[in-house]
Amino acid sequence: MNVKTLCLGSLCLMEGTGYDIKKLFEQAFSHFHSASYGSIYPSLNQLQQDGLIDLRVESGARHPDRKVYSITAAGRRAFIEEIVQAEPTEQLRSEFLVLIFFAHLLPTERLAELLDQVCRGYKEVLAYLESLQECDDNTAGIRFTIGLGIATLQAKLAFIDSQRSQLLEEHRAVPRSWSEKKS
Amino acid sequence: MNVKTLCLGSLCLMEGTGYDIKKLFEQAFSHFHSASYGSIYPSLNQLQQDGLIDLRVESGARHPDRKVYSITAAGRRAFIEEIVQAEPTEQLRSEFLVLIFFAHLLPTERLAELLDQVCRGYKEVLAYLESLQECDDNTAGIRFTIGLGIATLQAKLAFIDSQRSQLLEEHRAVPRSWSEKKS
DNA sequence: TCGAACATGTAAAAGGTTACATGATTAC
DNA sequence: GTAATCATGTAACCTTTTACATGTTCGA
Repeated sequence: MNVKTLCLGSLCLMEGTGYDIKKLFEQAFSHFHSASYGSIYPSLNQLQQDGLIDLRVESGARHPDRKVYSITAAGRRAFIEEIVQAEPTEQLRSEFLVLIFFAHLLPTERLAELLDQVCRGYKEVLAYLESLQECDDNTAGIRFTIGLGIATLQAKLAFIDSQRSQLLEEHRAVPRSWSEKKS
Repeated sequence: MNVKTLCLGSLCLMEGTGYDIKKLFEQAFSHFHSASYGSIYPSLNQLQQDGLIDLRVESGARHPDRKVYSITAAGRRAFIEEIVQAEPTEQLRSEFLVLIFFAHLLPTERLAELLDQVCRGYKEVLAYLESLQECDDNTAGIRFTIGLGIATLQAKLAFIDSQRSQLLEEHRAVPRSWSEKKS
């Protein structure tokens, strides 16, 4: 699933500008997909050329004229076709886990700092997802994605909390393999 | 963190061939990073040219001669430097959650199938991680990454299990918005 | 008045996957 | 004999990010 398809999906929910879609990626989609302007704007241009979305330009006092896109019948069909046949894949790319995997090459202080940093990040996202839960206009599907995000984060936080001191103790106990070859 | 750096890290653990490193990605790294031969082999060539790894060719009966790489002192220093300053970022790209987000555009049967498919996948990975836990030569860091993976998967499975029937019921109750514009 | 939010875009570079190409060895 | 595993590599393609470029409007 690429950014182009996600833009099409966004416009199935609401009409809006590239800027609006970027906000959707930063908010509702934030815990399972990201995208930059550099991929959103070209996607919208292509979708329009393909007749999958319509464009309405709002001129006015505003300067880079607002380009408001909306889904066409063909676009809606194309999006549904795409998601009906899509496989439910998942891919995590975690530098955090890479770092923990190679923890024996890090100083203990840095390891402790990493755990703290990650927990702070998780807690922020958790608070954010909890705030999203308040919205009344969420569909059942949206509530499910938020709930799964929350459950996952809570489990990660609980695990880290329960293992943190043991990891650090064992780490300290191993005679500094991280510096064994230092000059 | 790119594949090149991960290859360097792999060779901090053991010497080996590109093929060996690919297996590491499929096994130990599997739940937090992936890489194909098309990125591993060019990375190794570059690392060797940069003097960060050494090459020993094992000729013999075998035909594409085995190229066994090993880390150099400079390579080890470079890897440590890289991980000491790296930020513990994480990025999930989940088509599964995209699909659930747009569940109202799917037939109920497909939604049910998706949930089952994902759960089967999670259970497989879970069983695999549990098998990795048996190894005695895991460092504390490695055990931590496995444990975190297991805890996460268990939480996801528990969440899906607890919400599945409610999601499907609500989905069925909404008068098929997924087909409202169908010809 | 000053910073945040609104608003659009492009070009180059980075990073990676997929598909192709090849063939020996080993275990069943 | 035959399938899985071992083993290496390239080239084309795809997708996305990053950095640049520009300027307005609105609220504090």
